Amino acid sequence: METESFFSKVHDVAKLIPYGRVTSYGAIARYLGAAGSARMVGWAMNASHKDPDVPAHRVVNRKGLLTGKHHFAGTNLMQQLLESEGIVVIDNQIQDFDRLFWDPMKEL
DNA sequence: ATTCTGACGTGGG
DNA sequence: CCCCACGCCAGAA
Repeated sequence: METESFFSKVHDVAKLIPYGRVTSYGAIARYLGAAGSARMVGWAMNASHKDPDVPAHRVVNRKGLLTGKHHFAGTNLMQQLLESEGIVVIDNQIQDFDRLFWDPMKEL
């Protein structure tokens, strides 16, 4: 709904990310029709702190790199959360990223 | 109103 | 695969 801000839309899609899966900012941006504005997605995730239901740790950049781990409370909190879901993360890089990748446009 | 920043993506080399 | 430069647009100061 257009009544909700861009943030709410991003949060909504993020909440739809299945357990043990990850997606990229660009994928969400494209799903929202904001292709190319992937930055806005990342910025929106920043506001996701107000919404604990938003699994921001499941959203990484297109390389599968935990670029936003620095924004989490701990230094490696993001990695721990992902590993907790069965995702293997080495040096901020998600292993088998292409296999774990979840595309909202494709899946929804 | 203007300016800057930002958890990115893409294209070219 | 890596590196560099540009675009993108919403929000905060």
